[in-house]
Amino acid sequence: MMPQTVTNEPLYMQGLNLPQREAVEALEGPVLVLAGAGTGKTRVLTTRLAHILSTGRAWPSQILAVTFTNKAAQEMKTRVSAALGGQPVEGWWLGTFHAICARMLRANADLVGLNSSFTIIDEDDQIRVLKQLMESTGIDVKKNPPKALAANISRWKDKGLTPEQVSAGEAGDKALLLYRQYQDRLKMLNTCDFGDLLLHVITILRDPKNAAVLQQYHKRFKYIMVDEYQDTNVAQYLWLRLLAQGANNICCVGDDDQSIYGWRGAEIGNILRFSQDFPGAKIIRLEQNYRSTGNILAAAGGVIANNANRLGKTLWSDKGAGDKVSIHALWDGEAEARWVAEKIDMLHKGGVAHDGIAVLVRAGFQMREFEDRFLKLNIPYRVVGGPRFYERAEIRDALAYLRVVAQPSDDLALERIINTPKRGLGDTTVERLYAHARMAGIPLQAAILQLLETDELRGKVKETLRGLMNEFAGWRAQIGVTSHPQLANTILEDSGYIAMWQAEKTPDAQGRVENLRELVSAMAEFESLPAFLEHVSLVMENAETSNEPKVTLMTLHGAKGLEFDTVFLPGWEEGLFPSQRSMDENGAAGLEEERRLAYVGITRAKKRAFISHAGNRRIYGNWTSAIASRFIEELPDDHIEVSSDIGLYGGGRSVHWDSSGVKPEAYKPAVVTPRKSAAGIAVGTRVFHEKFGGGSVINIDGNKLDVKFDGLGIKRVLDSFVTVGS
DNA sequence: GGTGATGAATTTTTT
DNA sequence: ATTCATCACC
Repeated sequence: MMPQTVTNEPLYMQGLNLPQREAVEALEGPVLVLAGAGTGKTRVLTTRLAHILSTGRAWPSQILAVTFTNKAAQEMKTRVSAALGGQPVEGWWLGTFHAICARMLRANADLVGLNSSFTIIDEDDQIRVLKQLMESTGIDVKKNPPKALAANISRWKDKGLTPEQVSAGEAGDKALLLYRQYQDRLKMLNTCDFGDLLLHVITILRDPKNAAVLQQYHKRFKYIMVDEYQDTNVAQYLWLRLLAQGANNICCVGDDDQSIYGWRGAEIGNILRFSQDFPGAKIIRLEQNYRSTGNILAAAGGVIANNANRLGKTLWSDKGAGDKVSIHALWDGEAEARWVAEKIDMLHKGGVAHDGIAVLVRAGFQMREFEDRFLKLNIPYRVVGGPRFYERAEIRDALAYLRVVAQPSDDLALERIINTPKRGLGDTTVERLYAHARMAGIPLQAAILQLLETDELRGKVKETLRGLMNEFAGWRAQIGVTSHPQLANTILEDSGYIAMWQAEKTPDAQGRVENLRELVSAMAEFESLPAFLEHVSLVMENAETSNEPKVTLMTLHGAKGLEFDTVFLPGWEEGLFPSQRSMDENGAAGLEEERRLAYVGITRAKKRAFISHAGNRRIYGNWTSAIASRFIEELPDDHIEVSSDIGLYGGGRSVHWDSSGVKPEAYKPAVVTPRKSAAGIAVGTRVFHEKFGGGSVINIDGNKLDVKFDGLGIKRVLDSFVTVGS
């Protein structure tokens, strides 16, 4: 091939295919880029941004570019900066929905009754606040878990609904009342949860009284770009619509077939409705896949074609047909793990690197069997997911100490550490302090100071509290004097917090102390304590510490956006995948989301995909049998290869036997025990519960049943734990 | 206020 | 099976 010199074309445009180029150059008016898996979505997005800038159409500060994850935002920053020759991206409006909203809210906090120094609380604190409110309203926290209410409130916020806008019919009176109280309480604490970041900004922007604020953003943003549009929720959609009323140059990139966060409030309808929402929208499809071979794409395409709710596109690749997708049936979960591990070993011996391999599961509990097996065979692996650095208890505690010092009105932080390490300040004392604080309408720390002046507290408690408050004051006095990492170190040492873990004999205590050291050293990168605290509330990322190539073990959800040469997809069984619960709770829509998850899973593979299913599996301690997932039947015959170790039928598929396979008659066919859904149970139904025996249903609350068990009285159980009949 | 026992629940989780 | 929370008891 002759080297081609392209004239008059910037470097960043080279190598783009036609639709990609079209997406980069379509700058005026609304644009929806339907970017299938592996079609160069990020490349288009970053190139488009670079194009706008380098053609002088806008300044960096006039472009709003939103992503969902910090990782995506970071990647975009790096790539745009590189495309522009290393230009710094500081101060750009490029970030996650939440980070950008936080920035907008800081500038306008007073319009929703907050101070611009508001703090951002995580789910942990959120639940603590709710629990307190529920208890003080006299609600039984055992029957109504605060976590469920927190989820409800989050869903409302996802929909852009303030307490005033939630229709009374939809919510129980109590839930709505608590929502209102919760919002009031947060304002009193000068704090926001994640949902509020968006909700408050929407509230501000859609109030005609604040027309000037909205106008100012309209004037500012000439171009708006959105990544992963299929995952936006209603609040994010409303926010975008408000902002896009200005220049109307909005470009959303996404893939309706990869919308897998519906249960978290994502509205696939947003992307399906795009051309109605933004009249005159141009729709560009990216269908050339640069990742996978033909058989893999065809298999994924065959599955996703069963979804009714989609815009539709057909991926193709010029990488050749490649290997067929392998389907393998196994006797049980353990055999499946063994099979996967052996296969990995074989591939590895054949020259496949461990870090090119991933095992993608539907649910976390599936991971253990694989871990056990990998450990036994010495296959290096890493688990992605699990508790993140800033979610670990010791890190949260340490942060609470910092918050107590930096933000004296942060009651939640104080409550978290007031008795950690143990200093004899128990629930009773905290209750008393709270009672006083509430009565006086002041923060906890202020309340304590007042109480110390009175005789209301017992001698010992009083002295402990006085000592603690003096310590706080001492640390506070050092702000600005000592460097903040140094101060953090002092706090953790002097409070006895580090000592508490050092005294602990459990095996993970040492690791916790190390985490604390790591936290302190991470602080050095930030210019001040508040800057650091803002960072941790919004950017809860994990420190990646890998060098050796490892097999990746994670959930299908975690795998979105990633790719691997070889992908194992175990556990394709009815009930597990598609998940029974998904289907019970969301019916056909739930099933379609599961199917998209299957699509995401298959399309992660560049060269090889191995799908497997087990006939029997131990779930929560007892054995359950299942048939092959319907998704397996949906795979197109021409692109798959079926094999089996056992006498199970792959959902009606013909099975040929491995040479290692044992004779069919040695095995009994899998027994299918269907699980009952809430739909099949009505008040009065006779049901049977493994533990409680027979009884009749007297009340239904969602998927929870109140059952009067014979001779045992009334108990509340989940519908999935009973079978109809006695 | 700290300890061990008992019982119930158990998907996915970008911020 | 395992975890997590609550409860009864020290």
